[in-house]
Amino acid sequence: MYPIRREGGLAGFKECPICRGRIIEDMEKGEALCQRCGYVAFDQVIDSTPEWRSMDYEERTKRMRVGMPNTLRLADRGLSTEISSEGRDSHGRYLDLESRQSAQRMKKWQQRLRTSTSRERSLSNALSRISEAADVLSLPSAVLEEASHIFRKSVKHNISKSKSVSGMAAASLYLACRKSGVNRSLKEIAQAAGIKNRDAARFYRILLNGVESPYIPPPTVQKYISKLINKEKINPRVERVALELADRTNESSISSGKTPAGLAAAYVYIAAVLSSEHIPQREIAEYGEVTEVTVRNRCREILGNFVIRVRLRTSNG
DNA sequence: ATGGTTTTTACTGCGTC
DNA sequence: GACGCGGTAAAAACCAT
Repeated sequence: MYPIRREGGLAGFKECPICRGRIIEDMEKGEALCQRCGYVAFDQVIDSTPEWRSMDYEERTKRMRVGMPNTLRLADRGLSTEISSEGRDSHGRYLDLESRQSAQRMKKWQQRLRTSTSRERSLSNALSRISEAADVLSLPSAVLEEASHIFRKSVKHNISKSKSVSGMAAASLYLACRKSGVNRSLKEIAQAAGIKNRDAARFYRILLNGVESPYIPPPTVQKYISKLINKEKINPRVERVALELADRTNESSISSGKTPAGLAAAYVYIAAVLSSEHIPQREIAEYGEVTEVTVRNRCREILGNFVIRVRLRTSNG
């Protein structure tokens, strides 16, 4: 995966070159990533220089490295040699029976040695749980790396001691999402990790208390709108209108204490009506994971907040 | 634990296709 | 009649104290 050169700005990408999934633009972070596989199309706003043009020493050594990139996801950071179970040698030729059995034995022992101490074993267990949950939610790999990093830190600071592994794994993943601005609810992550909502919240608190944590602002309504739009094939025009509505509304007067999800659902609903797309409240509520009642209530408040002028265009102007 | 706020559940009535 | 929409009351969930 190489960064793609910018051609026509953000509008240039619609479809993921890897999995043909939908590319979501994230203006705030200045990048665009694939909804399905997390493929980052580019992050040109932050650094417009393509990687392979940066010829300083560090970059050069980075590109000259051999083997897999160093990753925090694996307990040994992916630095060790893997013995494959394909039964072929380095030239792709099939091995004879004896060599194959020997390779199998080596692989087995490698596995045992790698996770020899209980500490390492539990670490690798936790990291694989994080990985599994991230997989279910199809989170970008950057988030997975961040979550692994957070979990390692929690182990280092002794706050994961005698705590549920899946609980701390879920908490790490959630914190990673918050930090990277990926809008996933604690509920979703708890579900993916197979633990109770309540427990996930508890472990997240424990994690926050233990690890140094700058204030992480909650996701904006705009993020919820994008999330909702991306759940189903909705005309992008509707998203634009919804975002504009959100921007133009005096939000502080109606949003305090309300779930952003409900507000976002209402914006999308109104936007759809204004764009004559007419998505039923029932569907909007479903995508936004709120109730129709909540959508209605938010709609009432938004519409009461300001006047929407609609100019009907006629054939004679 | 408690009290205030918000969301959900469940139900009803209205208009339209 | 099925569907979408709007509303209400009460239960449940949530949150700060």
